[in-house]
Amino acid sequence: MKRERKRKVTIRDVADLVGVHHSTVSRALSPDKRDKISPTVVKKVEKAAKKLGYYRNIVASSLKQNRSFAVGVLIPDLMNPVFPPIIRGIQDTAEAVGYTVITANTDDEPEKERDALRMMQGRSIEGVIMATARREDPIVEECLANDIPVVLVNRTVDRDGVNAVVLDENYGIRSVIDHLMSLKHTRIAHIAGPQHTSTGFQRAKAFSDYLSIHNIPTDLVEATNKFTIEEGRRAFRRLLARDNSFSAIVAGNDLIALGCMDAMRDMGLLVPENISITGYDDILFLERMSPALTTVLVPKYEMGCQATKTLLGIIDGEDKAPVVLRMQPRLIVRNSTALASR
Amino acid sequence: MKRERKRKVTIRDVADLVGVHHSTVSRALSPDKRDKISPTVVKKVEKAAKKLGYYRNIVASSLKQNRSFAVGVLIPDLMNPVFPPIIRGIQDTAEAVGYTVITANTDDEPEKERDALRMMQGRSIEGVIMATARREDPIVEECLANDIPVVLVNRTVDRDGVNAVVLDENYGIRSVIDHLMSLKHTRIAHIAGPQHTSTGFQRAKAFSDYLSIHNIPTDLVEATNKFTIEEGRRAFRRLLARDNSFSAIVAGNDLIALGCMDAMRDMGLLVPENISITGYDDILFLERMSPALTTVLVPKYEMGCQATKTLLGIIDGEDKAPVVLRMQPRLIVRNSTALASR
DNA sequence: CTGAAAGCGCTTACAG
DNA sequence: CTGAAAGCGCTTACAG
Repeated sequence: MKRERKRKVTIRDVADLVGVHHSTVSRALSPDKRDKISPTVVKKVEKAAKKLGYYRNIVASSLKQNRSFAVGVLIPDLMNPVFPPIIRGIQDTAEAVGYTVITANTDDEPEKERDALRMMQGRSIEGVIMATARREDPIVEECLANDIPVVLVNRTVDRDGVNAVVLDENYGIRSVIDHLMSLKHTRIAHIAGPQHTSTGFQRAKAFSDYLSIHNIPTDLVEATNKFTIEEGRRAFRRLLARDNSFSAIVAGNDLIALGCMDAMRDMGLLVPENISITGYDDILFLERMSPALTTVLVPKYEMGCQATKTLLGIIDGEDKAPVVLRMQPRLIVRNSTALASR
Repeated sequence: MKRERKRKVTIRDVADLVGVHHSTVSRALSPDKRDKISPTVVKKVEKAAKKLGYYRNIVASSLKQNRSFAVGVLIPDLMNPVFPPIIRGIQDTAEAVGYTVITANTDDEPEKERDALRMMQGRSIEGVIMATARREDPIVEECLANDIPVVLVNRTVDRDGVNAVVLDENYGIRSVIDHLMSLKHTRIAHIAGPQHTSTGFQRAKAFSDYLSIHNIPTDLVEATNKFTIEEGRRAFRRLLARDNSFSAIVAGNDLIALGCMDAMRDMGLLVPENISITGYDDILFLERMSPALTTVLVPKYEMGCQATKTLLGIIDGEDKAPVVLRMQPRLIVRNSTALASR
């Protein structure tokens, strides 16, 4: 037995009360059609609508207009602290112009990603913001093929022609390395993020490139499969099993750095006394940890805002060439980095 | 100039391809109507649907069925680390049965809350989960009056008759006080959360009640306006200006505790050497902070799951009496608490 | 400025 | 088991 829902008040109820045709009500209540209706009627309609507690049925409106005023957001996992600020930026920007956002967690599983996209398509979302892109991503291709406006955030794809709001990874990695070199580190290792993501890959590339410029060997790179604490811990172990001559580690992101630090603690290694380490992202609470992690601040909230602005621009038909916005990161020095001891 | 969207494939396209009426396609594609259609036709329809890349237009389907397979979630702020796990619990549970969740941040402003609810009603959500309840909450009343299924999570209202998934606050506070008393603390202060929230109020009440039982004075209570670090910091200052005889603080939640610790650090007070302190919630990364905060674990993810199950139950018409589920918290001792020194 | 009509893509009694 | 029709609540060309 289904619950009996109260019948909702419709445009017709309002029309009856005022004594006009319901199409007139529709127009009177639409901001950009209102001016075709006499002010008197508009006023009466508004009064009646308020009196009856009318609010537009967006579902019906969407069906007719073939637009939904909704956008979708694909992220790996809300519980990963990088994402809440990004999403909040997206929500604030979208809601300000009357759009609703629907988020889905994909756990970085292509299958879930595809399902989520289907669901969103079924809800007629007008566009998608993806924080889940792989460097070669069939889901992104699918959006493109189906003409669904898409903008990538944080991560991007290898191929051109896709809107994205990303970071200047070269700048981020260079500022980290400059910092470590200023502390006299010469054997620097990199625990990279997954190489199928642009962030994992580009940071690793920037790392090698920049060390090469300074004639520092770049053999100390170990990649993870995921941007997680656990993966960071494991990768550190692999690295150490291979070589123990390094005095500093550049981690692919903060979680990986935390994992490395856990492994070091277990092995009795001190940060920064024995080894300096840096993170990337600047997730919350880093400044309260011991030691507080030196990292690269990624403007997460702002990236969410920018991605949304870009998406809404596309939806509104500004079809200029695909935009890639490259945001500026900023080094934040805390106390997980210190003068090289060896 | 609006973008031209690709025409989507509809039930009619599928019907034409198979050579049946579109109502047959509708039935063949509906899990609980499928059995009224001959297996052969079902098979053909499925094949055609797959071939054309058909997916059901949930918007149209919702309009006709007057249900949307969507639920709304109201939270104060996604960036507050308590909420992501709750939401993830909600999303996982809802998505498992084909429901979509729409979240909105209210920043604890009644106006935003009301707007968000309107928006959700416009989208015909079938129910709402609210993490924003005040003890007397007009928005909750509005849902009830409008017959919108609602379940509260974490916080609840004073009046009876509302579904809620909350915590056994008495148990939580008592386990904290027992712990402090076992460490010989006798002058214990409480920095309470906002008293217009059930969590702020009930924890404060449990605090006073339990101390009274043990004949410990309960004069050291200071309430905040918000569950934030900044408010915690300020309240600690007020407390200290009034009295400095306490050796332990029970904070209304983790953020407030962190604020207190910030204030103490600024004043050169050591935790736990000078003052022991406890939090509440067990937000992420507490174990990595210095000192690691002793706290009460609130099963956030599970509360999200339970709230959703309850809501879906109501939606499906199990209209038994309103349920209030009281989850069990668990004390987690870390090193912000130690033997009383004075 | 306003009305009447058609239709968005589905679902579902009602027939047969 | 299947079809034909009506209708969910809107919006919008088309008339006037």
